[in-house]
Amino acid sequence: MKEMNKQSLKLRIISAARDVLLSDGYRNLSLRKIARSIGVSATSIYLHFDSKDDLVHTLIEEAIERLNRALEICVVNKESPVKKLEALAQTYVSFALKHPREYQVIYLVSSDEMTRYPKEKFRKARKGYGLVLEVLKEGINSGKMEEEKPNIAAYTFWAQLHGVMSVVLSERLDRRIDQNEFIEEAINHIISGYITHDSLKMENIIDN
Amino acid sequence: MKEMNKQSLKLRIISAARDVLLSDGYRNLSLRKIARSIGVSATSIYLHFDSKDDLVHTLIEEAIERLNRALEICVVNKESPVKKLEALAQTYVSFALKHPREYQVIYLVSSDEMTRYPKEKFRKARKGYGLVLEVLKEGINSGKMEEEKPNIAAYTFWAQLHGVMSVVLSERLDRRIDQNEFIEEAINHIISGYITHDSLKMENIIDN
DNA sequence: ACTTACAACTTAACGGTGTTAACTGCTACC
DNA sequence: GGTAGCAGTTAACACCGTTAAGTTGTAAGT
Repeated sequence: MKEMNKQSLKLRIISAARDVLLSDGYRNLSLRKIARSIGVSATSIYLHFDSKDDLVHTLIEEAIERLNRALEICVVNKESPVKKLEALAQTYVSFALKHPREYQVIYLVSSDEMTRYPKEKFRKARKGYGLVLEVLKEGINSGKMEEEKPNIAAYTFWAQLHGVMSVVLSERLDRRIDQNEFIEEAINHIISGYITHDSLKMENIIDN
Repeated sequence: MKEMNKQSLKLRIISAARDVLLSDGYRNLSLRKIARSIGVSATSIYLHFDSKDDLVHTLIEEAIERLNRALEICVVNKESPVKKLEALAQTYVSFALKHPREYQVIYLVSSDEMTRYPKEKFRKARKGYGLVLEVLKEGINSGKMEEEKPNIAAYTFWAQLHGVMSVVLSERLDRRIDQNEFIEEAINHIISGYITHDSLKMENIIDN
């Protein structure tokens, strides 16, 4: 045997952990299962991570990075800040729908009482926030949006989107309400909370 | 001893479970700990609940009822639908801040992959939704709000509020951003997503 | 070449978890 | 008085995260 896996054990652990997470869900994510899946002992994980929480934090960091990457890409080639804001919302929603378990792990820290998400990883997490902030500033300059405190508004935009997807993914929506319709409606409301009424009308006239 | 506790064991279990939840958090909520705190064996819990999830669902139901009660009270004696909507948002936020663990347990089903929240309990959970819906309809009739689909809008309102509190409680907010300012700003954005631009201005003129 | 040192990894064990099965004691009815 | 059944128990299972101690292989030092 002796597969001589060149890939460092740390990377193999992270990869295996993500596999288990995606296939079995966070609740059934155990160190023993991760270790078994790559043929090492569970305690080997402690050679590279301080704790299970530490490993999960790495998973969270990874998920955030993937989400951020998608967000970064989506704004390029959009002509107006309003279109950019819409693209950000759409991309965020799509990511959550396409990778629900990966998305949900990002916000795990809250409902579980996990070890606080370390602040050095926090920094990376804020990149998506910076993206929203840029778009908002752009919108303010062009008169399409009006914000007294754009740096706070960028966070609220974020938070509102999360709430919508959280409700969808936890299947708390009334069965009589169509999921896609709900999401679309919610995005409209959120966006319209950031756009001046006039420019919203303008945008619609141009569109149709 | 034989304390002859008249209170049914089921109620004592629920009460003890809530105590443990509030003091130790969801993550450290174990059946053995609950049982120990009221001097019975852990397996006794299974005489009244199908599983730990079943017990937690009961806790969720309780928390939702308490939140709903607060929401019901807050809208009375508010003259305008806008004021009512603001009151709902404020009350929701206050509840989450005052009872963070109780609040977070409500949305536990999502991030943890818990047994699906049973639909008969779901019905009660929708009472708060009904409250928002009423206010929205009232606002539409009086011309202060405009919604094509109020029954969906009621959900989106809800979802956005949850997102905001979720971000606050998971301590994902930049330390440089003031928490209360963030919440206030977020509520303003959410509300303004439901109110006609004109009536928002009117409201402000009257206020100040 | 032989020892030493260290890194990478393992096994064994601790105290905890949810859950099931089998057992006990009590109380109410015939 | 016997018995059915309820309310609770103990014992056990298979799992969990985590720690301590042990093993193995390899590279360096002399």
